[in-house]
Amino acid sequence: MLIDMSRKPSAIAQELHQTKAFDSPEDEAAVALLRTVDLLRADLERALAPRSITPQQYNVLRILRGSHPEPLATLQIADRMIERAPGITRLLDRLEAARLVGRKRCGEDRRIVHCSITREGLAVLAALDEPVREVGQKRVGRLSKSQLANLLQLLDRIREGLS
Amino acid sequence: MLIDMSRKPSAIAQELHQTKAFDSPEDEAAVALLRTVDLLRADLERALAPRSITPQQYNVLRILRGSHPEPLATLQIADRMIERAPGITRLLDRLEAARLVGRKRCGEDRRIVHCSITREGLAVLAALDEPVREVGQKRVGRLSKSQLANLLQLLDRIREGLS
DNA sequence: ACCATTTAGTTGATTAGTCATCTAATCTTG
DNA sequence: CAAGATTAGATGACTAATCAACTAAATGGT
Repeated sequence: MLIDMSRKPSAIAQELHQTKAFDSPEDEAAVALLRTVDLLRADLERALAPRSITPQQYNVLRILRGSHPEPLATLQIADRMIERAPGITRLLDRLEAARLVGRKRCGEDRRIVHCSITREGLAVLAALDEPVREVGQKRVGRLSKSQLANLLQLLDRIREGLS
Repeated sequence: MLIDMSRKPSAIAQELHQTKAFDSPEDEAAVALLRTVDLLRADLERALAPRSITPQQYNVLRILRGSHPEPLATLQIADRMIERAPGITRLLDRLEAARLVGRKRCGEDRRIVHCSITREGLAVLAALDEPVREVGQKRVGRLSKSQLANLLQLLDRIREGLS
């Protein structure tokens, strides 16, 4: 063997049992992002499972707790969600059926539906606060404050690529 | 007003129309990650839409192209996927129905099903290579080589938080 | 050689997500 | 103030994801 010109295989390539290197560092970063978030999401799902709450439902509840006691209109909730939610109506249907949110058509503008978190919803969130915090801690808590700031900056930059 | 102790609202907080600051930088980073990947995934979906291919189907095809002309067993494909895919069988069912992959039960070990990409599958991938590269370029291509290396390292660290 | 395990993958039932279309209320503008 | 445009949200039809239970083939110990 003469000189080994190949870089050592990256962590992500190993994790996915890849036999060949990535086409480009951009590819590799995109794959690493998708992969990392899938793991993060899986952790979150596990943390929420005891209460039979999905990440999207959890997101809605967090948003409503944030505005509580003020209600929010259906589409305002959709605007604030981390992941796009075209099915916001049915998402709220399920939360209402579980009595975690209440809905009431608005008096001034009767097209609008006001949504708010119920006492039960607040209780469910309270029970989930700690397990969810632990997920963040276990994963993202591995980074120092300056690394976190650095990561945030890089992600901002990626999102800037205007759609 | 005396002294303003508040930091300026972060990009991610603004994007989600948040009224109050994040509980912790860990929270903020996790939300930024989830959000960034949702946008990236949306871009990818748009790029794949003309061929009616989902990101997961695309991932399977890429994996099979990587091993081509060697076939892969069903569960080997699942192991290499970016996102967990408990529905790997039906995912392959759909790809087979679209004639993009072929399946054949293995002779030596009759439990195993060998999957391989078809000529048609290769053609579909070839047509998607450029649009997909553009997505990566538009988003992740905004970062310099050293920033990409930096990002990769931070993501590796997050994934290390062993499940 | 035989029976318990493990491995590979499939299937059925249920739930959730997606997209286009639809209704009702409000706004706008001549 | 009436007609068209816009906005808020709901609905129907369809597709996809999820979980547990299942079949069949191979393996491993006694």
